[in-house]
Amino acid sequence: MSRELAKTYDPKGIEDRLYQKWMEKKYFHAEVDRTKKPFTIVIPPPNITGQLHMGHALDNTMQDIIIRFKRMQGYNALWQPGTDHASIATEVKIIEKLKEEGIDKHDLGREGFLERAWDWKREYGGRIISQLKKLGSSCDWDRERFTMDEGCNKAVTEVFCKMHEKGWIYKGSRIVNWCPVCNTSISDAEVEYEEQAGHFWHIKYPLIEEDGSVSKTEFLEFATTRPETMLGDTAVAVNPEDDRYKALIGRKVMLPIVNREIPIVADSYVDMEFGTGVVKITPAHDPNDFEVGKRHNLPEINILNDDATINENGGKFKGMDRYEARAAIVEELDAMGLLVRIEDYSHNVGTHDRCKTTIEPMIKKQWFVKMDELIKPAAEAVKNGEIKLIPERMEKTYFNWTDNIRDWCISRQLWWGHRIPAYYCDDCGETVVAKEKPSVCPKCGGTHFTQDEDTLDTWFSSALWPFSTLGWPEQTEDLKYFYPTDVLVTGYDIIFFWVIRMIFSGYEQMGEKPFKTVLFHGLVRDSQGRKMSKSLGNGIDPLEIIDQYGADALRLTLITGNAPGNDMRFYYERVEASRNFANKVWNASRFIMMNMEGRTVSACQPEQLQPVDKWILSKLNGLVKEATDNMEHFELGIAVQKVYDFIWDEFCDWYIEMVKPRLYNSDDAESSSAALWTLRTVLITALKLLHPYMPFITEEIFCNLQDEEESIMISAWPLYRDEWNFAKEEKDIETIKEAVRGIRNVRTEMNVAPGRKAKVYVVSPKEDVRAAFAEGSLFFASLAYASEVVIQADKSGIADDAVSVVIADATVYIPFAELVDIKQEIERLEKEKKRLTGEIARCDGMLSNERFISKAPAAKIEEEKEKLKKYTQMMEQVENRLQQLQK
RNA sequence: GGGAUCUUAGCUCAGCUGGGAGAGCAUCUGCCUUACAAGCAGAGGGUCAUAGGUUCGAGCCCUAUAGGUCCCACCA
Repeated sequence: MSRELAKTYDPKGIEDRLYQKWMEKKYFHAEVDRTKKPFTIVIPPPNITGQLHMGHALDNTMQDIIIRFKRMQGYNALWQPGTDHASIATEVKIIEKLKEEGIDKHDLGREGFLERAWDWKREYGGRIISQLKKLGSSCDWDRERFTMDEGCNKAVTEVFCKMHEKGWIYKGSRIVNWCPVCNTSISDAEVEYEEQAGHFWHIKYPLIEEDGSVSKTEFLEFATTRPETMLGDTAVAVNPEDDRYKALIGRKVMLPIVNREIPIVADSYVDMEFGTGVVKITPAHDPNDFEVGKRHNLPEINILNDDATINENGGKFKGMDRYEARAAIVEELDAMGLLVRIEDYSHNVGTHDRCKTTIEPMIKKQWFVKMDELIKPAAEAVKNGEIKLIPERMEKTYFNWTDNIRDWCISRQLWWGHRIPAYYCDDCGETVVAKEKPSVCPKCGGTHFTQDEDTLDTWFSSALWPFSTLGWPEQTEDLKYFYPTDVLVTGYDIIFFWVIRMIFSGYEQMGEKPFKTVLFHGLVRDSQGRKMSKSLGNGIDPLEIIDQYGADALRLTLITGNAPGNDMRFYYERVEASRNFANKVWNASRFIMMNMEGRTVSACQPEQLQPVDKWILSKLNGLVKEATDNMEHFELGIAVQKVYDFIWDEFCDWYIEMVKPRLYNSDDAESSSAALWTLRTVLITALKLLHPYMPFITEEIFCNLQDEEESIMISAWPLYRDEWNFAKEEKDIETIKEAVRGIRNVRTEMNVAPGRKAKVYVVSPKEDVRAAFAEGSLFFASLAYASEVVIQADKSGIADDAVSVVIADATVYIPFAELVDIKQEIERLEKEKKRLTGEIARCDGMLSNERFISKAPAAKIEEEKEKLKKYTQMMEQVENRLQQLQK
């Protein structure tokens, strides 16, 4: 074991070596063990197309912290990893790649395409996994799964068949969102609305006279943002209450260009206040119109091909792109005198979240999941607290979704994904949903079947992830033991896509929640608060940060100063601060190891400890409690902040400094060995608390510091210990610290060179205070730049013009004869007097308020009384000094 | 249109059930003190968005207003 440690911490080399060790030792691996309590997290499976970005880094750091914490607490901790096939994202990528080779996906055919897709998966699918390892993720890699592996496929088929049998999966003709570029339907959740500048075309259709002729004078005027859809108009609607048009209801208008007579129908959907109060109805290309059409039995005329060109129903516009047709139709209407005017209009346009293409509502035969019953237990679970969302406000978003849920369109016209297990009889067209291709048609006895061409929405399989990864539909031991999982960590942006769907799937398939708690985090933004995105080029690569500063620094940066569910900004300065902290820990450890060199650190009995040792142990004890409590409540940012503050402020800036004189002075072997034992004990405990956050550096130090245990990550989480609770020593040392701070303050104010030592008198009428200073005089002297410390009960023998520092239980005098400027000293004391006057007034005010006395809790009153006593005492001292100086 | 959330030091943010305003960075001053200059010691800097209310007591709870961000719905 080398004690020759570098002056600055360099994570390079160390991280990979330690991760290798953890893997070899199989620390991440979890097996069913009935003697231990399980704690399970399933990873939100990253897309196989993905590269690690800051969002992943945050998400996985949080999970790793929790799982490491629980592992150290003695739970049988399983972090179940895996990847998602990401049907559409992957398919788009592969198509792009094929395009570069000059290949169209249809040239390859379905089989050929899928072969290429699997090749692609084999080549790139593991990339993100190796990146997660760089971060330090302690996933059980032996259990790595994939949403399209054999087991997950089985789970998907099982669920589909079961739900179909139950009638909760059905095929129907409905308006769906169609992406003409990806050539597939997409779910409502995948539609992103985008504000676009467009136009409002005001158009009029001529009325049909009673005699059947087309009126030259009477028209119905309305406005539309999509004039080309008129080719599919099958009615014009007005509100039944609208006096302007009541008389016209039931009559017809002539649809120009197409020359189709269409009825004027009355429907309350029409808003009388908006525009002219007239709406053209295109049931085949608008979701609202579709509903109106259903209510009035209107024909549905589809005018578009799948690529959004006009089809044969568009007459002479056939073959034109939708936007070409729009221009041509507007021109023609204008020529006919039916275009009233064009208005600029900004409106929201639905686009496909993947490719940003404007989606086109179309009527398609698609598969749907019926949601009304399925959603009930999912909504109930959050309502009654069976599943807890953190932060709580996410429940509102959650209920917003559950309350307004619509049937889920699950079929996609893609190849990469789970093919729908529906088979059509070649002879009679009968649909058979089954796990395997049927051999005989139940209806006609035919023996030839064709499987449905479509695949399932990628979220269909990820909805099953918490149990499919544990073996479902088999009733495995893993499933019985590790399910339900404990906590799900994810971004609030996929509450609907994923979280809700896992919850209702868990209840429906397992009869049990998939997890107890959902811990949400926000987005990692750039330093200007913008989303990191490829198009902006403002993304910061976590791997570069790891390379430059180390994984520990990155992890700490992502966790500190952030509350659950809140977005955060990423600053290099913050990474530097984290790196600096790592270095601080490194150097404190280096200091301790240097002092341990050549000595054996033997266990210490309480009576061998000095008050400072007890003080730091007691502080440490409090930290253990606070850090643990906060982690139990998933307040990771608060917990690590407390550990950080303890290590840097209390341990490094105070304790180590306090203990130095004892270490350097080897005369008192017992004292220095107690100090060394305390240093080592506190450090090891603090490292354990820090380990979940900064796994690498803590492991490296831990292994250098001791020989008994082979890894910090499987060591026991620190517990609060009653025998380390030293209230008196805590108070005494705080008093000494206060004195030190006061002295330093005065010296800086007076510009006393640090090298200049001075005699320091501590005057206190209280015997226990004098005793505390006496016991701590060695370190007090060094921290207070004292050449000599004199402790006495009164100020006899102290020069009148000595500088004085008044603290709660004592006054410190420093006779700086030639340095003191009496005027300045009086000013300083006057300032202190003013401060104390304010404090006393505040306490006094509270305590003389009768309503405060009668209503405030007794403890609070007592606290204020104590303060008043303390400040009054200090005031007395300050006034004494002032009197003395002003003589 | 509905909802959420934010407004705290120059910047970025913490502040858990209401009980004397915090951190990091930045700024200023002094220190290469034998773990660490990626450091040490000190300092300055805030009517906690505004206006009311509840309370003995409000950054925190309630109401309204202003501004920012986000989600959902989407009127053709």
